[in-house]
Amino acid sequence: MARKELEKMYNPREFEDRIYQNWEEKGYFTPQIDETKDPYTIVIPPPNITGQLHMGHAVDNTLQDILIRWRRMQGRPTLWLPGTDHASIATEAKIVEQMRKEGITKEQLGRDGFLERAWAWKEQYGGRIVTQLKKLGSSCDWSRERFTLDDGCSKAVQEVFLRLYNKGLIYRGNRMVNWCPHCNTSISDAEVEHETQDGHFWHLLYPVKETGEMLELATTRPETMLGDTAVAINPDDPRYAHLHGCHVILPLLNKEIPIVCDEHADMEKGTGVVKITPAHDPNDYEVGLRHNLPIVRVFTYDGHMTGAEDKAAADAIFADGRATANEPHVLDCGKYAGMTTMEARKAILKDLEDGGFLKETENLQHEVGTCYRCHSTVEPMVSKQWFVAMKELAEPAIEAVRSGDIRFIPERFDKMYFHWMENIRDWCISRQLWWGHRIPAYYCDECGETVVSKEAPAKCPKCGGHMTQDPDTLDTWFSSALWPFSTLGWPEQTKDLEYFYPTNTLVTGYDIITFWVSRMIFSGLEYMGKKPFSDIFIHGLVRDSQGRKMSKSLGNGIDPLQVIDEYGADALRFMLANGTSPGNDMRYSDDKVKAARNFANKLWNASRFILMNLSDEIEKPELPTELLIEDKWLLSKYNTLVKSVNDNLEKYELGVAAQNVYDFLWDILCDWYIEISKSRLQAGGETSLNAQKVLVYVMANTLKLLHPFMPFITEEIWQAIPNDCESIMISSFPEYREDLNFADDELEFERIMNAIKAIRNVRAEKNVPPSRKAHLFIETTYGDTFKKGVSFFERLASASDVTIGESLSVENAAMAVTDSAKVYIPMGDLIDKEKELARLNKDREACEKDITIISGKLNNQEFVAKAPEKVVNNEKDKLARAQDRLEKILSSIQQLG
RNA sequence: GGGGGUAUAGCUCAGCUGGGAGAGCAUCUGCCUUACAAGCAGGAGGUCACAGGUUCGAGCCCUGUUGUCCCCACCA
Repeated sequence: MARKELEKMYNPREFEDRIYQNWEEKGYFTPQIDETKDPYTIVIPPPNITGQLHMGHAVDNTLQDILIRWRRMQGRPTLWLPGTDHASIATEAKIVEQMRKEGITKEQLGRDGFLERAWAWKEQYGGRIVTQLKKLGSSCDWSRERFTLDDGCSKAVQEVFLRLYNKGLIYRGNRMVNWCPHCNTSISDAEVEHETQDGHFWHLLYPVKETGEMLELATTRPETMLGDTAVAINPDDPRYAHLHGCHVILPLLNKEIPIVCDEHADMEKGTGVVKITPAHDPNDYEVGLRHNLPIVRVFTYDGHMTGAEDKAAADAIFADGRATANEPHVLDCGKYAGMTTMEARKAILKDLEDGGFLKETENLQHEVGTCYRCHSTVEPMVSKQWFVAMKELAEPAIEAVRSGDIRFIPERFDKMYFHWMENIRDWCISRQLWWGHRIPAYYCDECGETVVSKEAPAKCPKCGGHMTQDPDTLDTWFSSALWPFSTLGWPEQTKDLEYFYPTNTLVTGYDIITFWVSRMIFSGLEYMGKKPFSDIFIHGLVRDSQGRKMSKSLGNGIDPLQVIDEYGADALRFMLANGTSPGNDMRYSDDKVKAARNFANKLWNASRFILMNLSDEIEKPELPTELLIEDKWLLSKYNTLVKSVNDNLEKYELGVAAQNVYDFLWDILCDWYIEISKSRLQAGGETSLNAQKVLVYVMANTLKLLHPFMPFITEEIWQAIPNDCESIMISSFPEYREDLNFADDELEFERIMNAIKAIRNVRAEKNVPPSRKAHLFIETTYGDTFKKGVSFFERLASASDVTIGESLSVENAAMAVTDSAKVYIPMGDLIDKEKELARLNKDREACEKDITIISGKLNNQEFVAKAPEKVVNNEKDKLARAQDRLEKILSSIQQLG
């Protein structure tokens, strides 16, 4: 193929989009199903259609793409299945907000009108995030793209609902749920966040009917007192033994309510007396059930105090016998009706105080439940909802992780998982929203019969009456729980499902383990009979440069698209992958992206250098038959790199793998080999050709190693250098080669390197510019080795000439000493005998200290007896070298003196 | 109240199963050595939070303390 020329400057904007488009056109992202091969599959955590690409998506998808590209290059049929989430609450809130600006309400549009609008919104904006994922280089199979609300996923949702209902694991009833008065819907326990807030503790006085005494109790929410249906004391509390069976008169309402004995009243806390509001507090609800207390609701679902109409509606339910177990009554709050709960709190406190029922007000910090979407304070409410009974489903899900069938990386996150699953309560799945999967339940208008079915029943099977579908939709996580198999075609038994399920790795942040990961696990086990994935690779959050969470309210979010525009997707990806470890948060900083971009630039220029020196004869990456010492050194280092990258990717240590490639490319290839190769390339002929072959071989293969991390630049360079595959992304990933392991040559070459470093060191100390060359005299017993390095000394150590001998003596020379050589650097005018002696003495001291430490170890009998032989030998080796070095330093000092 | 992370160079962080502390940035010195100044060479800078313990040997393992961040939890 015709080779591409590389532009002089690294300019990612020039090629990233073009390359992505080409990959997509060629169909590289779509795997070929091959029964003889082991597939590798990841399903994407579906981003919300409301979302814009943020740094969280950027890490998540970079990590997935790295794993996917690596496995694909290993030759496995690799599927990365993309898609988006309808995100019921978030999307509905966004659309309602948009409508509010136009002065339209949901009610005005009606359900169908609203949904029409929502779908239109989805068509317009839902694809935005997909385009953005492409900018990042994500090699998803877009031909299989799914949406949680598409036909297939909806069928899966219905199927699951039906199965669980028929199994008795989905039920409907009045229960205490978390209610968000802003979103106007119930939410699950997982969707409640706890915030510490400053509040008050109000001490109230309730008069006892029988004795006339005042019973003191404290509350943080006085507005609920209208719904009190009892006061609880501990049965063993001696202070109140005389009140058993008595009643209190509820202030303001002048209503008689019982004093009940219940364990919930803690004798140690406060006065030991608790007001009981079964409709608006989870604990009180339980107490109410135990004592068969009436449930009296005093809040409306949108956060106001109930009034006459609300009461009438509730009474009607009781009147026509539609009331089911735990059906709440509703109070007409009279003068407080219609107030918001906060307004009511003030008014009620005022009235209590006026009536002498408020004893004192105490300041208090307490935890308040808030909605994870809008951060409004959540009201606990008794309400009729649909639930999934969790206990039976949780057990196998716990076992799957405990047995190691599914594992978290890093492992510690299983603790979080176990804690959640072991203490799980029933999952409230109905939402009072329109955007989502409508609950497939129908109720008879006449007799109240419930039918759960995929198709709307024509009439009530019991009485023939008209049936109306439940207006509610399902929790958005209900559909995402099915994602690993609904996207592959379930409930149909598709080829994809058979081949790609279970998937291999799930990559996600620790913040949605409870929302999503745990639910996928029990869902997969329940419906598929197989785990949804084997490995859960957890990453941390990307924080801002000061370590703060990126958030809209702080305005400290970094837009990944801007970063890509400025530095390129490769730089962003490398920055996100490099220097991080699984599960740990990381900080974003421009400096880090710049460092990554500089690395790309380095690679770019190294490639240009190779191309500039390339003969036409080289058509593909192939090693020469004859290898020189530096070639063997480089190849041996490269080989070690290959092993390390594979091992670390296998362990999900992507940061370490990235760092390894970085170090090799920059330090080994660029700073040493390329510099060394220059003489050979200039010399021309066979030796030049061989150097070119080595360069091309190592560069091509290192590009492959880097490709998962930096897909674009590696492809661009790949197309320019001799290659053996039409695209690097479908080439084969390098494997460790035993025949490239040259341990002895590595050691030998390092003798030369050490001498060069020592010479540079001496020269730098004297500030000798490289332009000032010196004739080097190398005294060594490794003459053969050093003879191979003569040209290296000329190029890397500013040597004008090199003389090698076993015993040399040179006047007016600085001396650079290593364990294998003593180098005389004659620079008459620059030599200050005193300074030379001082430097050599400093070297001597350091060397002697080494020897003391090492021989101390070796003289320790226990060390020699108990430490592994390898370690002991290593110490002996180090000692020998330190002694060699010391000997040379001493003789140098002697020569000077 | 329960659980977990983290503490390493001035800053941001690596350091995988215990075998003489690393990178990037910043800083200092010298270099335009024709791939790269988004670069090259060299240097300085760390009792690896603190206190014990295990071990021949601890940044790494165990116990405790402190700082910091997070998760979970119905304390009225």
